[in-house]
Amino acid sequence: MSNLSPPAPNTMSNYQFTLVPTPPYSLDLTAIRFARFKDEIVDRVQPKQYQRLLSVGERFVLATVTDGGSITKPQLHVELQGSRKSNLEHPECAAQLRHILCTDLDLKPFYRLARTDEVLAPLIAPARGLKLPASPTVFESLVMAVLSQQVNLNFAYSIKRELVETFGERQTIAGETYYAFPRPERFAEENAEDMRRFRLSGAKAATLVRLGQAFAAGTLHEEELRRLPDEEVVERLIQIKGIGRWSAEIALLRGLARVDAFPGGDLGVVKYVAQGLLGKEEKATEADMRAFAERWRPYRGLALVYCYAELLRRSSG
DNA sequence: ACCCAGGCATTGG
DNA sequence: CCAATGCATGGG
Repeated sequence: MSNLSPPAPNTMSNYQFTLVPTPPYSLDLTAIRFARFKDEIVDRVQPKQYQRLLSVGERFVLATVTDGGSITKPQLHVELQGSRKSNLEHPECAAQLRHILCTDLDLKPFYRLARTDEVLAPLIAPARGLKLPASPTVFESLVMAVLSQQVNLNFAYSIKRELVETFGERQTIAGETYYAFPRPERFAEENAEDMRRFRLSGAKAATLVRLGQAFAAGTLHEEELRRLPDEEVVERLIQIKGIGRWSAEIALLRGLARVDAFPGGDLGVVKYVAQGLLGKEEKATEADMRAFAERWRPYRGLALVYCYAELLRRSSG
């Protein structure tokens, strides 16, 4: 970003504070998942920095988070920029960032479990301080799950970009354009047949509209879901046609940051984790993986995150 | 042409 | 309860 940009117009306000994550914590390791696909325009990741345009009520606030500490003494510097308004929204922004960046999770009990686990033990040292990054909303994680069903992820994320550019609010700050993830209401008012122009199957297009309607109408409610135990969240989400067990468990993991969420039928689990880390010859079955993962309770999801981090390290050097 | 890619709903044994 | 099938598109 250029520092020659004109000063922000006086309709903008600016607010700064510090977030102190529970150590150990690494912003780079935790946020890297957001940068896995090129042209990501919602979650912006650079070394030691994370940026996102947050939805706060009816407004939008650009959050810029910079890692100014170390893994053992983490300190996140946060700058908020947005339309002038009372400071009431700052606690809400801080809460969202703490959720997205998973600052408050205590990794110690997980590391204690991992020390005595043959598979996990070697994965911890190279990923020390990696936590569980999350979408701000269950809605967003469900949309991404639907886009990711049965297609390669580059394709899914290219559709995400088109949806965000079409339906997401945007804001230009210091000459740079930032996009918020679309609100449920935007999908709710769309015609499912029209949505197919985004290279979606009829079923997926209709599911996106249903998701928008469910959250817009309150059939599904973010705060309510947040209070429910894992299995009840899954039960609630699979009531939506087009959301199966896999998508619901992905939402638990990526939307609610539940550390025990375990998408046992995930291709990445039954194939890549099974073959790459567990030494299985063939593609395992979902039942195999669920049985195996019992030893990782109550951190089955976090264990998966460390598995994926390892596989990513191997494939990208 | 064919198969696979971080599934799901539907149908038929 | 398990197996087979169509769905949309893109890359190998």
